[in-house]
Amino acid sequence: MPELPEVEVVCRGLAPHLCGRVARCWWTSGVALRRPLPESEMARWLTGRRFEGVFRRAKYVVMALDNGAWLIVHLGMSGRLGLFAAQESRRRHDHFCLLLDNGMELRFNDPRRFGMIHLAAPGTGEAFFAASGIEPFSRAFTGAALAALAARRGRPVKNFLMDGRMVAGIGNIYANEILHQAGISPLRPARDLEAGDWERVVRAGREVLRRAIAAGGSTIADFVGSSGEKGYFQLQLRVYGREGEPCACGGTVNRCVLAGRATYFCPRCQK
DNA sequence: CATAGCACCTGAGGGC
DNA sequence: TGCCCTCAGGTGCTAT
Repeated sequence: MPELPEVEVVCRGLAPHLCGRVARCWWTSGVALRRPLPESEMARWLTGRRFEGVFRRAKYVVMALDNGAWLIVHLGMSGRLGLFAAQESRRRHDHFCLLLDNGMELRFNDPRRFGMIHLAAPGTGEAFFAASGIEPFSRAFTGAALAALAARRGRPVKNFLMDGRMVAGIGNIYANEILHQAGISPLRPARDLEAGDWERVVRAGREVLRRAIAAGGSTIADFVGSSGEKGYFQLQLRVYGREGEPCACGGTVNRCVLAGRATYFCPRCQK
């Protein structure tokens, strides 16, 4: 479910309420997520520590503690992270609830259980992201950098953009939207794009992601921010989910499958 | 090494 | 109403 904009929205919603709070005890459903809950690391580095910052890295929510440890959460396809009054009853699919010093609980809810929770010991948080790709809002996200990464890769440019080891945070919705905005066919082999194409990918990438964040993310089925609020960027999607509908250029949105994922594009304005 | 395929889960929605 | 099928915003493992 959540790509870069949705995770960013969750982080921004969480930050003002979580920063300054102290972590007390936690509860877990006992049901396995993608990976087992790092209980011993949490007992050692989380209990009694104060949250100092919340930020996004790739598609992860990172919550930094005052001892330098990071509580790192991936929302998978269906994960939600939010703050609730501790006395409010827990809901179906709540898997991790962390009591805070103000009577609130940080709760992770995830029906499909593709999400995961990691606890990086002090000083090891950066290493956790060592293999992560270029952040779209970093200065390293340039046409030249993308061209260099794509040099020997013949797979479709859409698959390239969605590979987290190449570029961080771009998933299926935004890969489709970015390539449409850039006027580039998702089917083109990554290595065949020219310098100008990559420049357009960079510009379109930042633009689309920035607008999606501003709109609160995309709520196609069930995404909600940290306070349960929906996003509205789905109303601005130009191709995703619009098979057969007219493109602004006068063409028609086509659908195909790439790497097992639904791919939408306009053959008229995406070359 | 690069990449395609599949597995991991639940829930929603459509067709019958 | 219910059954069965397909599909969904991600990622990581396995096999070519």
